[in-house]
Amino acid sequence: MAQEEPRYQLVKDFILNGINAKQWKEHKRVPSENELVEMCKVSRMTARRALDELTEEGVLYRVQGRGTFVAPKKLHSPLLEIRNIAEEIQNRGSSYSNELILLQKESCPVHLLKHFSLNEGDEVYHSIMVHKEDGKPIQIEQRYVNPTAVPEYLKQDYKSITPNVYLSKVAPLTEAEHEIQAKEADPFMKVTLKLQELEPVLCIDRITWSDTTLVSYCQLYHPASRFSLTGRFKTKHQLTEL
Amino acid sequence: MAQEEPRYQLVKDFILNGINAKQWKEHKRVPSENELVEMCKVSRMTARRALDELTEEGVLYRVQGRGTFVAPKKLHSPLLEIRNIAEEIQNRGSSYSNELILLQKESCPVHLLKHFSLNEGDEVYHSIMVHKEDGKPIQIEQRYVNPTAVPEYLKQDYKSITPNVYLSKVAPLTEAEHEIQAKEADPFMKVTLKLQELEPVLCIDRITWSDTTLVSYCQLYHPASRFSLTGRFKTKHQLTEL
DNA sequence: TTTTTTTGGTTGTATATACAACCCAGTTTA
DNA sequence: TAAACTGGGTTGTATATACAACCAAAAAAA
Repeated sequence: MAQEEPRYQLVKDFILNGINAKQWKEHKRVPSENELVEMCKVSRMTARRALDELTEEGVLYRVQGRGTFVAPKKLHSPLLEIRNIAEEIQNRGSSYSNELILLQKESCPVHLLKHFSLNEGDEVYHSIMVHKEDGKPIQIEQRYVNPTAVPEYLKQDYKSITPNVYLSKVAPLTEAEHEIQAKEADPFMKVTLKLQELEPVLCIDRITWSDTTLVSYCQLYHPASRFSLTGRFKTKHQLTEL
Repeated sequence: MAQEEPRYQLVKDFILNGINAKQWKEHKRVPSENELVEMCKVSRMTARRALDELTEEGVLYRVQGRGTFVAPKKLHSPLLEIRNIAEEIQNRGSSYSNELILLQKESCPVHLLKHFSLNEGDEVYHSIMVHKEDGKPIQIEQRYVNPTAVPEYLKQDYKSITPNVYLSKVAPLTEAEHEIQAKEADPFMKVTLKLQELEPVLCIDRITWSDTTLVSYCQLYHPASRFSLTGRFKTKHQLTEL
């Protein structure tokens, strides 16, 4: 069991523990590469790799000639955490429950045919679920699942394990694409989420891949004004053109 | 001028050129580390760094024991394109115009002090602008700019060139962070964007950096229901837990 | 034929070393 | 006093080397 961790990971953990234990606070210096060499008994390149990766992950920032410092805390893509909604809710001391509205096989909606690389009439799995915090509905989840990638999707019991937790087990996520909109609520949403008149919903569309196969297309609806759900993320791609 | 590029960057460019020139196509192998050592006359560690970074950037993927391969092409964060709103509007055949509401120096709002690493009373540049499509307002842009990074910000003529285009010239973007919300509209927005009663706005907060210096904090407001603005982006972080 | 072993190639981790680039504070010099 | 220099510490880049982990195909054995 317990795969032996590489040594740079141990150094990373060493730093992360120090940060969590408030030993090193925001904008304060963490041990230099050479200090880590002595403290952790590794070579400088290994210590460096640990610091490099933590920098890449946004935990640290480095200034040539001065040192390596704890970066101000950023929420780490809470947009992604939204998915683990059960955990999220429990973490803030509420009780999580859900209601399964629909779980069936049906022919793929035309607007998703190209996404799933299917032909008209081919079937996909479709589920609709309402997630609740202390009994109050806070999210509608509609999901279309690729039956080839997840043949057992319909046979699960989603009382205890949410669809995305199950999916992540059978088809480990390698990529996700999101689209965010504020939308008018349709009648179903209004009733289900107990929205006020004209209250919009914040809609997150998410497409997920496992390697190169598309696993699921998912829409999440939140009452926008009541919860003011926020998603934060970083980009670090080709920003040259902006 | 022309800062000499590090050698690992040359190797990265070598690979990227090969991909662009269709020399290596999707899922095809690129030269191995040892081959790059000979082809580019660098050490293996340098070649490795180039491949590692391109992998991190999503350009390549690696399989231990087999080789390094060209990753399938993905959409490149169109959310970012929203910024070039003038171009966006012209591209869909409409006419772009804008109205400058405010452009001044003022003391930094307290909630931004930590972002800009400033002390109470220090000054920042502040601008508010309305972007219009065929005369109809479609976006309010409020922006706070770091005067150290962009000292000439107040002296520009923003009729012809939008703030973000100007900023991208004087302080090339290296990183951006976004936060997205659906919000109630305040009276100014209601009037300016000609919103209906209770119509929400989609708000995009964006913080941009040039290297390690924060350049600007920007808020973009769109009438959500009328335009149903969408932003799409990719994540490629720790997706293992989902 | 089928299974097992070997072998060569590739990526992954780790170390030791060297020098460049840079920052800052203390020292020297004008 | 003020400017210029210096030195020590830090990060950034680069090389050479070694071995582990892994894969695929070839070779050997059953």
